[in-house]
Amino acid sequence: MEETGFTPNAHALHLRGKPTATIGVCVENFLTPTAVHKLSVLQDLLHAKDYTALIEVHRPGSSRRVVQHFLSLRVDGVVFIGHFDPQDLGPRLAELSRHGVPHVVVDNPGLKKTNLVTLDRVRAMEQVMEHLFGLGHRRFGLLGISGPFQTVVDRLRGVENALKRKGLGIAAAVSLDDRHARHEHFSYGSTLARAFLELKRRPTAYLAINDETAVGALLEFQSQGLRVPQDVSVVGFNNQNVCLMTRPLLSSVDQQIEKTMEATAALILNQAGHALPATPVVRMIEPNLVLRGSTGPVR
Amino acid sequence: MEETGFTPNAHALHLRGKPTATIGVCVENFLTPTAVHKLSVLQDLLHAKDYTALIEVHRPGSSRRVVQHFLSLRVDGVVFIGHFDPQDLGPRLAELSRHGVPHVVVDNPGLKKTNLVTLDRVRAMEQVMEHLFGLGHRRFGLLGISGPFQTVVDRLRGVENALKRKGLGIAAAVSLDDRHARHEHFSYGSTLARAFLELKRRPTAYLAINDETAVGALLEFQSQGLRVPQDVSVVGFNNQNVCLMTRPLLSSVDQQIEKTMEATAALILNQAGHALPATPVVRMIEPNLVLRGSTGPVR
DNA sequence: CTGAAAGCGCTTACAG
DNA sequence: CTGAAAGCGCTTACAG
Repeated sequence: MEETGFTPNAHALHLRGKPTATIGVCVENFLTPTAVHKLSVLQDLLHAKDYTALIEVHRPGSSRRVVQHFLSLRVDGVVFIGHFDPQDLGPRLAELSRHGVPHVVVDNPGLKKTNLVTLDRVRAMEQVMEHLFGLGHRRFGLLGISGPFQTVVDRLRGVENALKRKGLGIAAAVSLDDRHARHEHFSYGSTLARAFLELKRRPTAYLAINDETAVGALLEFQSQGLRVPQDVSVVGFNNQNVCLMTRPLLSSVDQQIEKTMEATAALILNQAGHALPATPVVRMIEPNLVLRGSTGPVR
Repeated sequence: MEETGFTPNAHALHLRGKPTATIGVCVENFLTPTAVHKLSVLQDLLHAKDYTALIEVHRPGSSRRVVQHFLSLRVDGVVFIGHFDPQDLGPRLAELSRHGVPHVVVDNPGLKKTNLVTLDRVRAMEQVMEHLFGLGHRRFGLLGISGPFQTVVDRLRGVENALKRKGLGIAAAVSLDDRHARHEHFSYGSTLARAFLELKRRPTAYLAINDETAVGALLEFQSQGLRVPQDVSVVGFNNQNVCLMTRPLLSSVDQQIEKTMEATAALILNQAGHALPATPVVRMIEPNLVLRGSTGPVR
């Protein structure tokens, strides 16, 4: 067999009745480092169970075709990773349900009646705010935390929850996002930092949409003569490598990608080959605030 | 059809004789930003021609299984992206040839008798050196450009070629790599920069293995009071987003990933469904040196 | 012009 | 215990 180089035809095997042992993975258009990390961890976990990941990058309007493709290949389950338009995703999930194909949505919170694994972003921001409250901060700058995504809505809610509990209004968290165009994260962070420097009553602590934006702001603050964390505190989000590129190192929220994808893999493989469950499973992942040197007591 | 939600079984179609319209893509273990970029562009190009990319991340020792999987799924071609051990890759390519499956190796130069698309790294370093010569530099520091990969060998050859042409010996390019352990790119760059600062006759221009290393070195130089580019020049490699994170912005070599993957897609789709060509195709991609502010005339 | 059969590559269950 | 047949889901070529 080895000698003759014979390789069985997987399509014939499947036609005969063997499951394809394939999980379709649809990942959002914009391949962010976090999305790539999730993808990579998931593929590892699926491989360990002798499953194949069929990866499709989602492009606007392509979701129907992607799901059709998954169905035509008779995948045993489908995982969606990242931001999707709910208007677009809903019908796709319904289609998968109709075909009895289990599916899990990762980090696209706010969906109903669907298996969901997602970072608890409300909790993440509450953690950050509580940490900053402990350092005496009472006035906050939000860097790029705005937009239509549910993930952003959740994060703003976390900020608001924390402020309320402390007896502060939402006005204590200032955003200048709407005044500036968002091109590339890093320079957007710099731009926003410059804008904040022009305010009379400037926030003492800054929370960024992601690490790149935080780094851009931090370096801009420093190049304008402010010291971090003595004069301003900065916190990123995602805990990427770029956090190690500044002095002081950037504190950031870790998404716990390994835990997220372990829950995802367990969920989809558990449901593969069985009837769809009546009540979908929702797993919230606890974030992990990684403190480095970029936050300190308010002066 | 639409109404009943019928979806043809792709396996049955293929068994019937229809090509799978699938290209297996094997990407190196370590998912670098450049590898991800290549992957993403390639998938786009294949999709545009109604092909599917079956992506497998290569793990040490898994290449046999990956290729078996591709063969069992009767892919129409295979693309390898990134660093692979030639001892490991050789037998795999032979196996694909035996099965008549076309294959292309991307950015793993030095292989014989195989379709190859690769950045001309010799040329890339010659370009950088010529630029630095023009600014008056005669003494160079190499940051992390060492190791067993053919890509690195090529880059060192480019440096050497340029030095020779200028009548200089290889001693004009100093490397301190062997004295320091390589953990994470960014801090490795910082460490090397500090080591160079202790030298009596310090190089005036630095060439890094990649952008992260260059950024680490540049920020370290600056925090030690040196001005960039007045006191030292720094050049990165890959032209990633991180180049925009320093002041001055980092000059870097662009790999021309779009061109590379266009050539790759054209090559593999051209050979799909035909007999393997007697003489393999080799396409060298011309690099593009992107000048920003991090290089300047020697003092 | 319509409809049943052959066959793609396999394995399992059955007949000899 | 060995070997031929049935059947998975399709399409194409052929018979009625």
